[in-house]
Amino acid sequence: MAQNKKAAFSNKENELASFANAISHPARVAILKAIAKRETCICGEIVEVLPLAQSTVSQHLKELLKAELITGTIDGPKSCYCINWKTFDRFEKTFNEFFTNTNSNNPKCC
Amino acid sequence: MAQNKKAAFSNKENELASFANAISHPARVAILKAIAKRETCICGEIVEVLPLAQSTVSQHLKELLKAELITGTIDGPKSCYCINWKTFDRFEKTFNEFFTNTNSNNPKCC
DNA sequence: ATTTAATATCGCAAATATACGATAAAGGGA
DNA sequence: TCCCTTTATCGTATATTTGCGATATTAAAT
Repeated sequence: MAQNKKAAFSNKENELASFANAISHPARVAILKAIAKRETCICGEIVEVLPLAQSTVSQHLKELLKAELITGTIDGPKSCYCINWKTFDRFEKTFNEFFTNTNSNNPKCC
Repeated sequence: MAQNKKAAFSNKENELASFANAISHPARVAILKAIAKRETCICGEIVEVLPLAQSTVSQHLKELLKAELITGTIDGPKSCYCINWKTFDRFEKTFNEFFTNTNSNNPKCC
């Protein structure tokens, strides 16, 4: 874009948009599901489950890290990714709030 | 991207990602809030509320139309946008399902 | 010490997204 | 009929995203 206008919006709006952005790609949804499903805190088996190259998956993991939706720790030559439940719960709250607020003053105009 | 890999993911994953994508920009969150807040089914007053040019707002409205999160009807020289509650409710369900599924088998590994 | 396996990062190409001004289109009012 | 208002679309510039292969890095294993 010519300029980035995000600063012109409220914190709430930016936070929701930024969370939404983190899961706005099916690969990242799939990664979160894959991690959440495991008993243990696994690493790059994720690559095997996804229809993407290793480097691409790594990039998506980086995005999720940036959004703090997952944590990553180095475990020998491997890496271990886990859901960051603290952020994840806040994420859920932010969404619920959005849905509740939008619905509450719902004029059902059309 | 070189290629679009979305076809390689499940419908569920794509639907969630696509919904998330619709609200992955603060302007679109703000637009949805603005429309939901009104008593009547208003149109381009949205432009006045947003810190963006009219043409840019129009583009964001188009995105929300594409996602079927709003409906648009021509009302004389004006346009009238409303929340598409049918899609919006499905949207909410999709998100809740995602949060529930992810949490249910939550090993809290880290 | 050398090899191997697992990952992250770099460099690149192509596609999308964001933003704006200018212009077009369409209806209402003078 | 001729303007004015409202809104969509076009053209364009720039930024970001997505994807991959190649390469670097790091630690375990031999």
